Amino acid sequence: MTRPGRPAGPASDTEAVVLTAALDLLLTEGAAALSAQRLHTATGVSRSTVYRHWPTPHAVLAALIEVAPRPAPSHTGEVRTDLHAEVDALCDRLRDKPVGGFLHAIVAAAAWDSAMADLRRRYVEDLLAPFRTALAPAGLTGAAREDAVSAIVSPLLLDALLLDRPAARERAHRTVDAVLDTPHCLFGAPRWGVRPPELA
Amino acid sequence: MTRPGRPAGPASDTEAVVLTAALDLLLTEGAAALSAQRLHTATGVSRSTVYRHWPTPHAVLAALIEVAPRPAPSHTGEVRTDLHAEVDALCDRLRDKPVGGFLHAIVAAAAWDSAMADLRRRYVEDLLAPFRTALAPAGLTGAAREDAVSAIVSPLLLDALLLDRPAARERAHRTVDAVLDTPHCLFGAPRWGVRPPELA
DNA sequence: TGATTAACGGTACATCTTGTATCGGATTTT
DNA sequence: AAAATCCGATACAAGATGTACCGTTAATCA
Repeated sequence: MTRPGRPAGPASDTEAVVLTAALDLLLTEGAAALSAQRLHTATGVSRSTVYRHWPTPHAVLAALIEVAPRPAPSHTGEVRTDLHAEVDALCDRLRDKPVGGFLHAIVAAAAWDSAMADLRRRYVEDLLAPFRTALAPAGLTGAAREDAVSAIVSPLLLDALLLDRPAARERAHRTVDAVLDTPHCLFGAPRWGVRPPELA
Repeated sequence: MTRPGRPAGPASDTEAVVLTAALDLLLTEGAAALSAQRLHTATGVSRSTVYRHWPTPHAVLAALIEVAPRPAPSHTGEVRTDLHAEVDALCDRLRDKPVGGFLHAIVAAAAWDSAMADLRRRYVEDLLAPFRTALAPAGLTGAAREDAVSAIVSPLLLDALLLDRPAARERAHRTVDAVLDTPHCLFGAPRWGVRPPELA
């Protein structure tokens, strides 16, 4: 059921024009550059139009994340191979792809804005999900699996987000192996004073 | 060697007045509220005066962090005890103290501001330092010690900063024990396909 | 074909913020 | 008493924000 008017077509690509400019602004000048005024001067699209589409800079950021392509994990089913591949993929994305810029912007925007906080939660979940699914065949469930994901991923995020250095690939690969070879070291082990079981 | 004029004394407490209001604003409304205008309306201190002290909102944030008390780690020398105490202290600080607000604000401000990036680096280093010193008697050095610190701390920061949930104490305590009891599981182990040495 | 409807551009306006400059008063040290 | 310093107040230019209104254009439907 279509209604009359001027729907989005090849002649009305203003949304795409503005969003591509917005992505460029976000990655070069930060989320503070996503104002209607800034987008207007950057694209030539009328300020009124920008306001109609996205009343606030946060709405622009949300639209950017909405539109952003999500890489489809191509898992082989072999746990170790898939996890190492995911580590490499995440390190790459954290370095040069928009992911790093998105993360900074979302963290900043979500700190005191509940709607953006929801967006952040979903975005981070999308980052963690491939690791969860890759870990599924390993027999880890529930909290143990969450801990494994966190152990692998969180040091990478700490590097990228707080220490501003390239994510430490090698360490993450070692963590993957530790999780798979000796899960008792980190997960489900008794508190302390008890030695882990001998390896076969 | 003092010079004439009106030095900072008990009669000129405007700096303290503004900074305490700024801390309140930061924790309730975020770093965006640290503008001269906002501090003026919040405290009654003249806008000119605010500008004279801190020309930019980032300068206010830097002053807040500068003034913030740094908890002195009271280490016993017993590695396990000290690390568990540090984990508890960090979890507490991440939850209700200004640390969480500071972290969010610094991450946001540092994303596209090199001066704030330096400040962030120092702030994060201050967060990690107690763990490094606590680990010193354990014989871990260099990269292995850095990895250990990261393994313990980064999941907590991920919880607080990206997942917006209370830091997982229990998991961090287990990680501490794993680092101390079976360091070969995570650090210094060969890549993969090689089983860690049997435990005595 | 002709009316309807949606999207866009342009303008205008009131309000707020930013950054800077300047002046005078108050207080303390020299 | 004089000099130095801090503070408050005001003014000003420039820009941003948010909203409202109107005219134009183009696609759709009767």
